[in-house]
Amino acid sequence: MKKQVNPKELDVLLRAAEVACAENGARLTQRRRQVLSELMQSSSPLSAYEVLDLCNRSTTSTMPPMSVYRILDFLEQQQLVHKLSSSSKYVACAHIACDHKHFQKTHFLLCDGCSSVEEVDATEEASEALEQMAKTVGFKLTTQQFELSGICTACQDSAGEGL
Amino acid sequence: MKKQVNPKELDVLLRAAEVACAENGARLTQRRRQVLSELMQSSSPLSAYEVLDLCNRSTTSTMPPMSVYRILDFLEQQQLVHKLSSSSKYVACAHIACDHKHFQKTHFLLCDGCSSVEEVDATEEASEALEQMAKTVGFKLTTQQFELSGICTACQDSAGEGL
DNA sequence: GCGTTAAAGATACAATATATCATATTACGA
DNA sequence: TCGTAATATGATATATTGTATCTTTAACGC
Repeated sequence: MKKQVNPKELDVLLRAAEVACAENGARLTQRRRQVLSELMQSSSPLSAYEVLDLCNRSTTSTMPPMSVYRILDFLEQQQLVHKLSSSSKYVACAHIACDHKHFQKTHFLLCDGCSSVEEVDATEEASEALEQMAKTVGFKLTTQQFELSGICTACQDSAGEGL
Repeated sequence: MKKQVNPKELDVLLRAAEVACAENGARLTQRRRQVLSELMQSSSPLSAYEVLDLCNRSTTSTMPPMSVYRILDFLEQQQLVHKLSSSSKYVACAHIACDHKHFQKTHFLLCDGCSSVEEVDATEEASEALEQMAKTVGFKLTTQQFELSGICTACQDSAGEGL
């Protein structure tokens, strides 16, 4: 579903993304901008083919699947987009317009109800506890990204409404 | 790769699986047994099609992909097999022959080096910390399974060898 | 044995992802 | 500004993963 993002805000986000790319010596081309824009306007993660359809619907030209995958990879490298490996879907980074850096581990909370996603930094406690747990079997953690399912506030509330 | 599982031990595991099925009013048929057996003998998670190939190589008859998926679903329901959603691969449960129950949340530690997997119960601290973290954005966690990457002891050691 | 149910086979196809070669666009120095 | 190298995209084919559906076979309860 489409998220309510006003055009002005969207523009701010896209400009910020452009700057971020420039800082890495990369370019946010029209196609990349288009892909990113679709993800920014979605209230839930999208599969590569969903992105493809949206792009092909919004312009006359048609893009092949390969291009979408390439562009998604690029956007992921630029940390403008994250790939959720549990569902093979993509979300726009929640921190494009702020000065947030991906220093800490990132957790994605996926709502079972409405498919929305919250991107949160790992707390010190969580990082610590997970590392300790891994240590008990000799593992040294490398994951930078965790995906957890749950029920978001809105869905918890609306579940109660029926009563 | 094949894990070193001696035939006797494998048999014990399969018998235990059979009993577990029976307790749920289900049957561990030949096919199901075959699929489970391949997973038990693998040192790393296998994709459905990898399981399929192994099964079709080890007998004269050939099984269609559909059957493997059905059987993997069945084995998952019986908690004899776990599906790793981050890689769409399957592993035999580490607790088939012991009286372990899946009460706590389960963490799978995936080694980046050798692809081996460790299945461990969540510590109280980790569960607590993750739930707290989710709570800060209003999420109520439902995930029962977590997948973390890292480097296992063996691979940490062998990385040092080259020096 | 006979009908009911559960399991497996067969076939087709949908969804996800990559390999590779060709073309277009951009950046940039001569 | 022109040529060239690097980057980005297009086009095509194909690999991989997963499902839908219908048929056949096997097991079980009576």
